[in-house]
Amino acid sequence: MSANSRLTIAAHALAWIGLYQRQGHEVATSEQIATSANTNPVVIRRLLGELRRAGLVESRRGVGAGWSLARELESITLLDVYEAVEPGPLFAMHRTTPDQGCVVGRGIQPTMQGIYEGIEETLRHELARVTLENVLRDVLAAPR
Amino acid sequence: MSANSRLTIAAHALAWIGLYQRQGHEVATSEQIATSANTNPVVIRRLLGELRRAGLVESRRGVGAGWSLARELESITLLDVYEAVEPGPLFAMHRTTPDQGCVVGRGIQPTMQGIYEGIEETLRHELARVTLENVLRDVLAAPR
DNA sequence: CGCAGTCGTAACAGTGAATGTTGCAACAGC
DNA sequence: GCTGTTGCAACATTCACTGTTACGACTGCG
Repeated sequence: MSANSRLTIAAHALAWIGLYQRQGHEVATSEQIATSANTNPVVIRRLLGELRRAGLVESRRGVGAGWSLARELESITLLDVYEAVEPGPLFAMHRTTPDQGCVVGRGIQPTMQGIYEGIEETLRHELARVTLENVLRDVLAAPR
Repeated sequence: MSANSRLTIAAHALAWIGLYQRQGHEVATSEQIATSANTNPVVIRRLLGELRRAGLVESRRGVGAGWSLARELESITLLDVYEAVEPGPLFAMHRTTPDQGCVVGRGIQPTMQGIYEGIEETLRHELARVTLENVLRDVLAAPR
């Protein structure tokens, strides 16, 4: 399928902010996070903007501006992040409506929709089991 | 995320061939399936070609040519179809390597990789629970 | 008050995958 | 040979994500 890396980058940013704050800093800038993630600051600002709308982070403007966590890492799960940055469903239906004069064409969409909903529910459950605290701890446990 | 419809179309095609064969026909043409799915026959041939490589269907050429199931619908699961038509992983890593001089940049990829692998394993398990026979039965159970 | 640093956001180019389309060679039964 | 269908290459189209530039908005500080 080759999906997008939005969830990965968002988790990276949150872990980075969390660690930075534990080192005594108040706010992190999109510039710093972009350097760590090796991407453009605007990409980070866009992603963090979505996380802010979801109530996961806060931003401050003006001099000494930047980003800070709105909730503890322990209370943020990958599901929170996933829902904040991934809008659509995992699997898509036909791009055009199937032939409604055909039995299969008529019934296939409700059928697949039902199956997909169940699968996405399972996916959400799995994502909810991992907190950003888990992620950061695992990151810091890496060799060296 | 807005994924692709390959799995949906592939399931549609298999269900269509299965039903058609139960109605007494030997083979189904990509033209017929494309009409039901409201798409181009070449799109169907490409998808069915991947399913053939996975051993799920067979094709016959020449006059009276077309496609037939290589296995019973009962023995084909959505996981078989998924693996045949979806190449890549569900979630992607960073497009460019994160800053290896940063603790988070160094540890984030192995961490996320591990999490994603567990989730994909769960996804596979869910897909394996649904057979194409289940799909066809549900399609035919639709009202009208 | 003006300066400086950072966010907020629009606008646009670049990239890549899936999809749609056309065309034609290969094949096989009649 | 004729016909119908697959197999496959080549290309256009679409669409989302990513990357980049630009600039206004905001705010603390001197």
